[in-house]
Amino acid sequence: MRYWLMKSEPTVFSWDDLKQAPNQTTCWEGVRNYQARNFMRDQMALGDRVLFYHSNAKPPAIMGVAEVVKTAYPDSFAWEPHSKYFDPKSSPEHPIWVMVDIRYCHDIDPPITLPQLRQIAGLENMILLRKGSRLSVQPVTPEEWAVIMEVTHSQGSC
DNA sequence: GCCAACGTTGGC
DNA sequence: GCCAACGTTGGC
Repeated sequence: MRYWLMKSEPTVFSWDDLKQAPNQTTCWEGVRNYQARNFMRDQMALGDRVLFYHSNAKPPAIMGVAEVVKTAYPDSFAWEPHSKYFDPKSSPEHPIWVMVDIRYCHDIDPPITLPQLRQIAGLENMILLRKGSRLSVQPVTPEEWAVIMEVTHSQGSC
């Protein structure tokens, strides 16, 4: 099992939105970066754990844990002309972008804010914390995951 | 609102 | 293939 971090702007899709979604599950459409896509397409497996991160939030924070319940499949939003994720280069015959489905697992309560993350020993090399890092889907090492789970005392089964 | 960092586009 | 211009991300 691998570990990931996925960013979402809460004004677009929030942690609460996930909790209130049918089956507490959502498709993760709209990834339009090749590196992020390749992680989803090539490496994400059923049961992988995901840190759900609020970007462009006050404060930015890790809100909870989700799990991958469906592996990569074509992102059909890319060929919806009225979607903000429309990409004319993609088509049903030749999809470019993929999405996965994730399901709510448990809260991280309280959320771990970005300033707090920067102070936690063992997370110095987290991709999220690197200067200029913008990857919206990124791997988290088992060691980083363990540190974060240690810091939050929230637990829950998926 | 600002702006640094990054990714993409397109002319050459 | 180079690289300048541009658009986006996302913290502050």
